[in-house]
Amino acid sequence: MESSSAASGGSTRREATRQKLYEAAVTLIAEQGFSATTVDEIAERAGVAKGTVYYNFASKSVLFEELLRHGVGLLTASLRDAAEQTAGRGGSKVDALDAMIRAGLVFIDRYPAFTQLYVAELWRTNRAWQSTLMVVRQQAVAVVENVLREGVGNGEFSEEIDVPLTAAALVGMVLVAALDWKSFQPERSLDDVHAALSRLLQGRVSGCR
Amino acid sequence: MESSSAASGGSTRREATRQKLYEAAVTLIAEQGFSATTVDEIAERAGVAKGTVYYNFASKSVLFEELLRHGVGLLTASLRDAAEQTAGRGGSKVDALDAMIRAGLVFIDRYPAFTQLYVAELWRTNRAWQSTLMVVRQQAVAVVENVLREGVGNGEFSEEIDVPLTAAALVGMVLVAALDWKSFQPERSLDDVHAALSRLLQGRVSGCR
DNA sequence: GTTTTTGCACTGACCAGTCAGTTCAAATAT
DNA sequence: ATATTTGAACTGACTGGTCAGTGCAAAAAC
Repeated sequence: MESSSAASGGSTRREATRQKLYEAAVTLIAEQGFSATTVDEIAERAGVAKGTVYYNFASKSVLFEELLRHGVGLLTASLRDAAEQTAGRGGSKVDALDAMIRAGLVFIDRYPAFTQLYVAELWRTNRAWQSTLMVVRQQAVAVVENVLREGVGNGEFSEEIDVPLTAAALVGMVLVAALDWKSFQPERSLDDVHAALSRLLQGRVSGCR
Repeated sequence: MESSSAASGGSTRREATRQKLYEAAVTLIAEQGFSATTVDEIAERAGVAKGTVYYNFASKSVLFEELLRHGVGLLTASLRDAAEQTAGRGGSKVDALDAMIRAGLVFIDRYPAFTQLYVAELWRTNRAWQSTLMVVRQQAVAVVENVLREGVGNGEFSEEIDVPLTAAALVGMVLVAALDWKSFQPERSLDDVHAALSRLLQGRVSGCR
């Protein structure tokens, strides 16, 4: 029941409509915020009737919550992938972090609107989907935390580092740098941005060479 | 006639009311977002009548814009201060960056709601106050960029670093780490958080000791 | 023939912004 | 001293518009 549908995800008609609605909603909400975006707008942008929105989702905020889950699912999968691939190739943990930075950048490059929206909603309190966001945030940050912990375990990283805080800081570094990239110098290449962040991660900015 | 009022700037009745409105608006908007916050709520929280809001500000969004300018003014002043003080004491540029990280943390510690709101609105497009935000963002980031550029100039930092991007990444690191601190482990001390970020900045996490 | 979509009219809550009227402290007059 | 006036600051009921969500019959799609 429910999902089934093969890997790439969009075979039933219903699924296709939902996808269109996600895409319409994500851009509009990223631009204007949740409350300022109307259901009529979302329907129009998706090219469907308003009734269809309510046939597919119980309410505006349910649509939004499912959108969040959907997007963060993609992100965590791609981070985990990056971490595991370097592990498989016997790379160090710094390599794993570096690969995750790249994966993060690739994700943001492909889904800038989602990222925007995620950042904007993450630290809000008193909102209906607050708990959804909590769970979803923890999933993503946990992937980074795990790599850090493993690095501390095998002696690659100092034992003094504060794992949760450092993970948050790393995520923030990538997030903000990438959003700035997309907003203010979109012509730059991903490699370029990746190189700059890589340097910062490896302390080649200050301290040591 | 009218203002006169002593130097420090908060003695007229009007000024006091505006201040109350800022404080009410900043928390509500941080929690709920701009559009989800009603003028009635702001007035109620500030303990004034709705009409008073419109007596003091032309509209809801003008109130918000002035709030933004006000807050970012405080932040840049405190960052600049931090940078200049270490310069005065002949400290290195890493010291200056470190001092700015601390200043950032102190600011966020004191005005968490403002920070929340700032992050949430910064990358939105198509909003009335978009241009205000641009200006205001540039002011803050420029302070960091200057220190980086000076560091490159005097050979302390590698010439290969990308100044605007690194500045953005540093700001992001502090911003996200601090918001996480306030949201998820508020009991930790500022020194603690500062130490963790300092370590990351100086590359003592990976790479070299 | 069942599922999904459409189109559209409707409701009721909510909300930004307005405005006629009130308050009160300081200025001026007596 | 006491009465009167002035005007900036404030009030809160009201208005006009917007929008989430509903209901449903007819049309497509499968």
